[in-house]
Amino acid sequence: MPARTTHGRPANPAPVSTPTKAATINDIARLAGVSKKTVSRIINRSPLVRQDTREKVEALMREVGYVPDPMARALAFRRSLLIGMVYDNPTAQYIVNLQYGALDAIRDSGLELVVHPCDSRSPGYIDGVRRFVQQQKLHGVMLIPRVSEDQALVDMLTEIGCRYSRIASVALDDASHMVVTHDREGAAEAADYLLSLGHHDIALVTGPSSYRSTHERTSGFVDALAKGGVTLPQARIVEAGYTFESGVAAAENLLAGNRRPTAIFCGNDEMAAGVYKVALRAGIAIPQQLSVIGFDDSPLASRLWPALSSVRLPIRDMGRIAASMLLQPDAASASALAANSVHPHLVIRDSCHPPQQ
Amino acid sequence: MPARTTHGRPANPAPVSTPTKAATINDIARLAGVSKKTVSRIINRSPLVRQDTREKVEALMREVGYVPDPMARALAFRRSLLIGMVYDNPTAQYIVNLQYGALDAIRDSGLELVVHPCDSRSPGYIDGVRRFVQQQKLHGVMLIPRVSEDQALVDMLTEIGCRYSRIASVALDDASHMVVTHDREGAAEAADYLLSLGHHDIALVTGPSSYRSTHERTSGFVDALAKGGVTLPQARIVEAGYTFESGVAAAENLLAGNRRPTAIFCGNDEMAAGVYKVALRAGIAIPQQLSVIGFDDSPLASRLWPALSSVRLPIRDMGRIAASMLLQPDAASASALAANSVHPHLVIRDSCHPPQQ
DNA sequence: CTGAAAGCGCTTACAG
DNA sequence: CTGAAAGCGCTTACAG
Repeated sequence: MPARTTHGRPANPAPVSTPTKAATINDIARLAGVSKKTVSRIINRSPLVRQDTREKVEALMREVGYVPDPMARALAFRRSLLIGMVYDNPTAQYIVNLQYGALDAIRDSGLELVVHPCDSRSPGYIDGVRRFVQQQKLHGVMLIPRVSEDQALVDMLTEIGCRYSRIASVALDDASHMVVTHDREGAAEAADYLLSLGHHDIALVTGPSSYRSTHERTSGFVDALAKGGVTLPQARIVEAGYTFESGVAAAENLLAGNRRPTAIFCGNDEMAAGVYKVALRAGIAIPQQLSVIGFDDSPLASRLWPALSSVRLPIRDMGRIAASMLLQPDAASASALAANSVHPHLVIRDSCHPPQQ
Repeated sequence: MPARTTHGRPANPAPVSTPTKAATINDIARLAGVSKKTVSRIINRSPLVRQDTREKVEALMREVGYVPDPMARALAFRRSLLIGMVYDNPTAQYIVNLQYGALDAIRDSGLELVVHPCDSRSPGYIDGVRRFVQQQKLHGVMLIPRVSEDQALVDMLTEIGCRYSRIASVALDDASHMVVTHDREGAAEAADYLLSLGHHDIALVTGPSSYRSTHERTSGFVDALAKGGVTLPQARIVEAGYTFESGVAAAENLLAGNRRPTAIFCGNDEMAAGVYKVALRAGIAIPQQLSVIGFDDSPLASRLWPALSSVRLPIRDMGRIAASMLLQPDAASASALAANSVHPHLVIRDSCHPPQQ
């Protein structure tokens, strides 16, 4: 009970959580009868400590409730114990789930998560990230689509020696930096499902062509359809912006004429909600007269009526993996490619039906 | 150009962003010909510096691109430059908007935002927050509903001397700690709107009674209705859980019998989406046969069809204010009550109609 | 396997 | 208004 002795407090029994000054590495070293360097070695899990010394000191640290000061460590390490999450404005649920996943990974590691949203269309955004990383001397950064697809950003991080992990629909980098989500597999599954229901006249509402995920989802869908013997004409592919409003516009286009498709696959759920709006407003029954599939399996999907079938990505897992790659300096090498892959799958609800005869 | 001289680099012109070692307070002091304490005073905006000294040093800092090291400051201050956001799992959009607001407030302040979701139902959660605050020596914490309503949590923070700000529907604390959202005003506005459309047989789906916001929204609605001459019978008030599923259950209850209400006000949009599902499934037309109003004005509101009228809270502003209260040590006192208030308002869309004759 | 010295880049008393 | 000394709580070389 060093803290109490220090304070010279009398018999008066201390409450459980005395707001007494926290123990330092010096207290532990003195009490354990070792040098502070030895304590430091134990904190940092160095193998160069005798087993019994280690156990004795660890027991003491537990007893005293000692936790090393992150600021002091950061100053001495010349690097903070902070992980940055850098992202450009995808949907809220996506961001929050990634945050949960990242926190799963760093729990009890002594690291904390600092959020850094940014606007990748603004000219100074890469400099903004650079300042963030350098001033905070970040331990590492997680890059979320779409910034994860920006090679200029990654080049900057490499130049300043900042470790990073990237979440993207396809491998853009060394396996040691990537969490690959294989979006094309999910899109293919959606295509196969529509084919199995008997659809032939199918349409596709894509995200913006500047997103890598758009390309993956589109080609995954088109290729799977082709394999099933259905060719998608250009007029059935409409580029939109991953937003609700752009989904409305795309649907107005696709559902206007006499010969409308019997099924529409959308690059995300937001746009699918836009398709719902146009269809319901026009009195087109989902799923009887029109089948719809989304991508993301956001909360929105199950809240729409009828509930939207959608391709789900394990977002929290993606966040956990991306953060954990920043913890282990090198572990991510041999088995990396497999371990850092994640796979989408179609969640079937009530928005698809065989086409009417 | 001290960095270049230090490196003794020859004529070779340095690129704009030489990855040379960053300047320290010692470099600035030496180059400016003052003591490091004077530089420190300038960093910390002390008035005890002569104007011309200040200007000279500031110009130099700008020229060299000097930024004080947050870790070193934190260690010397015995307090980090981190603000924690503590919350218990409300909706993703709410969290993300609060994060944006908080970042608006701390931009260029040298502070960073660290997220800390927690589970207020788990027994050790207060200890978890305590460890987070103490280990990181946080500059302050923002408390979001529902944890902001937990007096035991606030007592712990007071005990360990951690500054905090609370976002809540009603003043639970000194004005210097509060961002008050006045939820009852928004609920009253919803009631007045329904009355103005001619509704008499109205129902209410509330959140869990353990939430303060539930009480505020409920009594705000009920009181405004009473003022308009409409008394809400107990059978027309159904307690649910702020979730989609609980909204479905509440709506099944309310819409089952012959004499169903002509309008339903829901404590949040999630539950309103549940009401939509039940009504649409049962062939009850919204808004012709049933008017619905939500609360939160989440993205979901405009994505439903017909678009849901909902009470909007300026969430990003709330985040900004809550964070800025942690910056100014004392400023929040006199004019505090007014400045730290925020007011909801009803966003009218397509989900309400006069009742059928 | 262990330790004494110096240092990370700031700020807090304490003097002037 | 300004400064020299000591210290925040750790880690990195460097020795043994």
